[in-house]
Amino acid sequence: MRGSGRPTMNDVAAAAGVSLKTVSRVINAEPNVDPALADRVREAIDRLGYHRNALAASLRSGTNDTIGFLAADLSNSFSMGIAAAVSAVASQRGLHVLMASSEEDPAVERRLALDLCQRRVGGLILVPAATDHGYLAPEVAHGTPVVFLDRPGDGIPADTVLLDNRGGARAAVAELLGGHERIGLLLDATEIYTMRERLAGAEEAFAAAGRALDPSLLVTGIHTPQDAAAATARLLDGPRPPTALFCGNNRATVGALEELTRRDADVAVTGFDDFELSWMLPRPLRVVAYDVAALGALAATTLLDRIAGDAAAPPALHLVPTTLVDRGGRQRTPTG
Amino acid sequence: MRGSGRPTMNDVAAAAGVSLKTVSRVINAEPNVDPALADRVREAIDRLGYHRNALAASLRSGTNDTIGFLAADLSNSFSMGIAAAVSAVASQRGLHVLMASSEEDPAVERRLALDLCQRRVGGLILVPAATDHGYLAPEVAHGTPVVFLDRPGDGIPADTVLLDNRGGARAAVAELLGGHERIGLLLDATEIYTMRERLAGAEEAFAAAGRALDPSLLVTGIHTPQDAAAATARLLDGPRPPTALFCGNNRATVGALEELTRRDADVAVTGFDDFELSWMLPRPLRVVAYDVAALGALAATTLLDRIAGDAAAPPALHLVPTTLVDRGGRQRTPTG
DNA sequence: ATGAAAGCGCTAACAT
DNA sequence: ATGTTAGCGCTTTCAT
Repeated sequence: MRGSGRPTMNDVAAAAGVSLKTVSRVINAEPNVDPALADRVREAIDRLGYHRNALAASLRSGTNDTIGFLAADLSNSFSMGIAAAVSAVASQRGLHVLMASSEEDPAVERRLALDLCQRRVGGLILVPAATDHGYLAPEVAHGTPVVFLDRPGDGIPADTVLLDNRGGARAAVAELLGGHERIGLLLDATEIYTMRERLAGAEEAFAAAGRALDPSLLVTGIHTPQDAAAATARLLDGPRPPTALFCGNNRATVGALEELTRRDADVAVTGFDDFELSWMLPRPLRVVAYDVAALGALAATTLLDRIAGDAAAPPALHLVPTTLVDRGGRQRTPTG
Repeated sequence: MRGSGRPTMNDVAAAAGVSLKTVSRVINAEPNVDPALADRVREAIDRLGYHRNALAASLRSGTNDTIGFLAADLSNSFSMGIAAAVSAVASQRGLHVLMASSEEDPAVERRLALDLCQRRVGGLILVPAATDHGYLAPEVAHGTPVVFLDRPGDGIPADTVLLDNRGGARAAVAELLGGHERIGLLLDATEIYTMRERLAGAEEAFAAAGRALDPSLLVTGIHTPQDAAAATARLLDGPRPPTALFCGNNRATVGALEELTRRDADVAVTGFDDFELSWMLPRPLRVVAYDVAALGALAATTLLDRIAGDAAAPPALHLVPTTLVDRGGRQRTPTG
């Protein structure tokens, strides 16, 4: 798109009969301007409908007041909660946010990330879709810090903000191990970092209890609630039907609950991720919950601190804690 | 934040031993460059870790490849679905999106909208928090088109994309009128545009059926599920307990369902807005559903068409249709 | 207190 | 096929 004939500072200066610099002083509220001149300038500004070109200003001054947020998939509620928090923190500090979504495609991530850098974002919050981020090395070297969010990145020094996936899963499974002999596990593909961590946490819980995870009760590659419902049915109809299920994400939890409710089966369920209206569900369940907004806000403040501070300081790893929360079973109000 | 010493085109030109313009030609893939020189340039680019400054380029060329999206409240799932759709459309056309949230505050909206215009967005999608948008008149006059989304704006010529609030409510209430004598209405504050429209639609349905809405069964100002639950309890305990409820938004629906389930009351429920997992709820309900992504995509394409097309053409009003969908009652899978 | 000149990094318009 | 010059709209620097 082409720019149109907007008035410039020069136009305002001509209209007010003052120099360019005087207009600049008025716009930027610099001291030492004759009030009479300032009024004339303001009148001209209003009359012409002038406002300054922030891009030109930042080109000349070298300042930069935008950050980039590149989600893996903006359309899920997790990314959205994060985006809202990032936007809130940025807005509070007078910064703007360029948002984009890689759609979980490493090539798209790369293109968009470099695009954002070309637009001179002061820093980048990235939910990795790619596994190698070496392509960002020149950017980081030239002073555009990156913060990895939710999943670790690789190939560049960068602060990282992660959920305590392992600890959350460990606590959840440990709790189930207290009352159950046979525990089924429903996870998405273990190629996914968070799933590997959650499985590792579950294994830690088994090990700590001196027990072994039954491989026949472990189902991976569950993408949709339908997958989870089918897997649940299969486990229940199998030779060693579980009396408890640990679900690796909210889609798995929803699908498992659906099948269990259909059968009216007495199986305890604990799922990673809370979800909207989980407290409204008819049957009780536990969820590994966490504060999505806090996660986004932490990523944003980490980035802004890095921008303001020492670029060379060693990267930090922040783990956001999880809590085990009772849901469903018709509670009065949402909590946690 | 200050810019750091990134290499410029000049640096690349010096390093490759060519002129500035040759570097520009290579970067922009213009024809008529000696392959040998081009290789030298590319080598220098890699060695220096150069990339072009897109802001400087667009300042000079007058092009502009970003649009602004100003939500009223980025943190709700409605805004988020819209944001994702806007981002997808923009990305597909090679544009970037600056996102911000007014937090339903007219003053914040004004500040952020003007901020975005100063950053020379090519256009603005706005979910109005303010009622008067005259402050944007100079921007629109100078060629920055605005699209109002979800709520109408005022004071400037601008395309508008709305839900068919009135038609959706009318259809929902007409359906309830077919089988019910006493219908309760649970709405948020009627200061809110969408609530006024939905109430008007309900009234139209009553009028079309030759019946009158019972004012004692109309509750407004319902903000939270708790408000809705309390209002439901009050109506059921009143002299004319309704046998059906029409809820003006998903918060009202959730609260009403909570109270009805607690009492195990046989009351039909239809609510405006679908919500996550509505299909999982134990008791049947109907919802006035719509395609959030379509709403966002329509706003984005409307804006882009306006940017590409005739700025002076009369503003268009787009109504996005709604559908009445059965939910709850333990269906197999999500539909609609 | 005010202004003139230079220049941020790039592209456009014109040479050669 | 390559280079030179000017200038986008602003801030900076240095005069006055």
